Amino acid sequence: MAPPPAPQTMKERILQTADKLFYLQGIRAIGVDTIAAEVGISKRTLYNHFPSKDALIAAYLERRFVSARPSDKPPAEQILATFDSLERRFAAKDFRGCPFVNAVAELGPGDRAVKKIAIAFKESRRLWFRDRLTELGVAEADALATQLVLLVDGSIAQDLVRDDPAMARAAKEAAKVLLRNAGVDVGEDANPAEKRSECAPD
Amino acid sequence: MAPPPAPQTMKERILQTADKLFYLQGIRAIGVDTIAAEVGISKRTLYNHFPSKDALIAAYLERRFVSARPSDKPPAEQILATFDSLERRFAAKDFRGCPFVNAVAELGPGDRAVKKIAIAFKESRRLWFRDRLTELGVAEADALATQLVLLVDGSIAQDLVRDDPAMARAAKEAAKVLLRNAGVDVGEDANPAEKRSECAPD
DNA sequence: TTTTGGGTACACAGACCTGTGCACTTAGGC
DNA sequence: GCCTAAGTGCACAGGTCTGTGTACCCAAAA
Repeated sequence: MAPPPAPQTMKERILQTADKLFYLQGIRAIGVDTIAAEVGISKRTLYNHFPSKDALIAAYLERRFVSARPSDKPPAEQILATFDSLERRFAAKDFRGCPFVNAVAELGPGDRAVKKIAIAFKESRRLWFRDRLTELGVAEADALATQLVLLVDGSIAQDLVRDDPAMARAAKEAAKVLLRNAGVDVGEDANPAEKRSECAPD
Repeated sequence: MAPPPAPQTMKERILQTADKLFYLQGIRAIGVDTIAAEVGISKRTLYNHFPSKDALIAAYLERRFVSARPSDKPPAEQILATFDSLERRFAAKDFRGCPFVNAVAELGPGDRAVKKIAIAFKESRRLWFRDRLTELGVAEADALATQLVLLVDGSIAQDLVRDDPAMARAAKEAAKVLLRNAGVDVGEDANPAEKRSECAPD
């Protein structure tokens, strides 16, 4: 028996709507009345599921904190695929930066809870890179992982203000250079400058 | 006694206070009453100098848009010095990310004016890098300049959530690799690894 | 049938926000 | 002395926000 009339629990319906509105419009810009109206429920019901807006914000961010799915592709490909997926997300018109960075920027330095989960998220991404690099046998996996997340977050910030998916491609090219410099094989050399003269077929 | 109590014009005093509060606490988090109280003037006076809060926000961002001062140091040094100055700013406890990125994140996609000035700022920084790279004779100055701003913005975003000035150092190391890869001399090689085998395929 | 849990509708308190109106004061220039 | 400009103090309109209180409805379980 499939449950077609109630596809999700009430809590999940609220969270889905909150996610859409918080992320696209901003946490401070959206009131609980707006969320309740969009879900089609009364504000009282919303407060029966979440004790406060802060709790809803926390749940929103926790729901955004999804771990990367494991992949069986080679680690180097996985790393570079990150930037391809980033480019796809940039191209979507409902992309509006990193929800964690945005939340920290919006809620200010006072909100310890938000900052905590944002730090945890950023570190989890960094560790993902580091694990892939370790698999590749890179010596300075930790330092290089940090540099890669800089490229990720940099392209996200740039795309947020410029709406330019090419930022993801630029980040990918930079990542290739960093990886190659660390001894990782990342396929053909993307730098067609003067250092190659004989074995470069167009 | 000369004029120690009124060192600047009223408009400038308002802007200084607005800058401090907007930047540290967030634009949406600070009301005009708070700014007026902190300056020590009446709200009426504030509105006599700025027709609306939006105008004050615009003036705040425009005042933040200062061009980099010209320097007579070698271009490569100038580029790397950018990251040193970034690290110093990260270490200061009153650093809270890029005001332009924060404003775009806070005010949402609806605010065209804010987005416009943010784009102009980001592009001006990118062009500064590009000019230095052109001076260095780098072929792909444009693409490399984009990659460098990714490192800058990435380290800013990371420091915003992690409060870790080491992000600036990581960005600097990555920048060195990118520059060296483009043929720029950036001093001693920070990577003493095994890449010495120039013509030996593994 | 009765109870009970979840949802609704709606009003409201209390706070904060932007922006305006108005009468008053104060200081400098003529 | 007089006039003007700038600022003050304060109230207030009209809006939004979070969060609560209350009375009601309805369906399913006991």
